[in-house]
Amino acid sequence: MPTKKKPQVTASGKPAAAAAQARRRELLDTAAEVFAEQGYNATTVRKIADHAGMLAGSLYYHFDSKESMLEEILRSFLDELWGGYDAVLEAELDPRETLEALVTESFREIDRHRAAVAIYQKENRQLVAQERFAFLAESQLRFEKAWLSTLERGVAAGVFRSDLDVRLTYRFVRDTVWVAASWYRPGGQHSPEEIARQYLSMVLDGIAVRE
Amino acid sequence: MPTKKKPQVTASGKPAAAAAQARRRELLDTAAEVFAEQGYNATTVRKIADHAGMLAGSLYYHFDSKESMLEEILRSFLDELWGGYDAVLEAELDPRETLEALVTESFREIDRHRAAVAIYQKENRQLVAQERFAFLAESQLRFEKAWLSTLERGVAAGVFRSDLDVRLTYRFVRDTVWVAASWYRPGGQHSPEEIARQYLSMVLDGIAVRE
DNA sequence: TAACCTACCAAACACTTGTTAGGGAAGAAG
DNA sequence: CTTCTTCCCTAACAAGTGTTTGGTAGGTTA
Repeated sequence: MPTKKKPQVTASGKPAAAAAQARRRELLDTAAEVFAEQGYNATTVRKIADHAGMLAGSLYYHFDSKESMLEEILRSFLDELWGGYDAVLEAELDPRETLEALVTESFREIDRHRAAVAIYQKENRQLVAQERFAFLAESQLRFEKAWLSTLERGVAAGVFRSDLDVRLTYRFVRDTVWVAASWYRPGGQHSPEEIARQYLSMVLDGIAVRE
Repeated sequence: MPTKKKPQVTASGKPAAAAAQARRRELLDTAAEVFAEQGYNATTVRKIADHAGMLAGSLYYHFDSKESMLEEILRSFLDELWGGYDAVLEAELDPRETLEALVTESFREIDRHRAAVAIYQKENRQLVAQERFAFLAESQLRFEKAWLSTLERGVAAGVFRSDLDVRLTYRFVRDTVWVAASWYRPGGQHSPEEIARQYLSMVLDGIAVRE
């Protein structure tokens, strides 16, 4: 077994380690862009290296493998996502406010981690089967629990319709939110909050004119 | 240039050619399943051959290349899809009925071509860039036109809300419908028509209870 | 100055990929 | 029976894959 290649902290202080960490993040960001655009399997380490202005082998100074890059990209995305979600859930808002907050938070995450979300959407299916990416299944379960319970609370409280299949509704809502990562571009004409507002208006009140 | 490998019609009649065509369709169906499950790039011709009970090289008796298999899968799907769509559009229903018919037809197509739809969803982005798959871009354009004009007609007629961004609404509706291919399984507890009904109910009237 | 560390390059490795060429078994056609 | 056609197998090819090894310019430390 080779020893860890992680840069050590120099005896004189932390700046060296911080710079190394920043470089890692920089490389992961470019890797995420290429993964999102071309797909994980279709992306070669040589392409990543090209985009980063270096040679393929040099990436292995910073990372153990192509797969570990993917893992780190998804892990750091999910970490931040759950930071936002947990804050919403712990606020114990009423069902409708919770739904609105979750949707808004989701679009904010898409804004911040567009590439990671796109990768997650595309590769999730095949990755969860691998032991290494078991954390994806975990996250998926917590995710489902959070959304389903919110919808069910709403139905019980009489603020959401009771004649709709909750599970079906959950799937539609979930998909519509996350699939936005495939067309959303930061800096476009709609802010994440504006997209969330319009989306919520459609899902909550429908697109038909009331008579 | 190699000559076409397509089985010729024997002198005695058409049954031989029909059988060959049936075999092609059979192989394309298994290929589509594997493509949908593992992704096109991650699928090797050896895996396809495995699922078909033959060796990799043998596939090349029936098809020119891996890519031509993908093309034929997508082409035959889109052909049937547009058969259904055109019938709806030519019926010249009012906006709301058109929307309902398009959605229902879409879920029926997902029921019939689940694998092809999943492949389309995943690979469309990367494929349209290739000249060979230019027909995907064409289809995409017609698709957008059909949906957008329906929504706009509805807004003009006063049956759809005018305060929503039509383009944004189109994207939400489009994505939610097609992404269903990733979780839909034929023979489940919901028929395509039932899924369409619930989906339309949500999109048209919203999930919030009216006061 | 000497020793060391960081971040990269150059070149190769074993392996997998899509694809091809030649052959052969089994049935149909004559 | 002979000949042809259909459909698959065996075996290999060249290109591309992720990864490893050894080296080295340039800055930092002592």
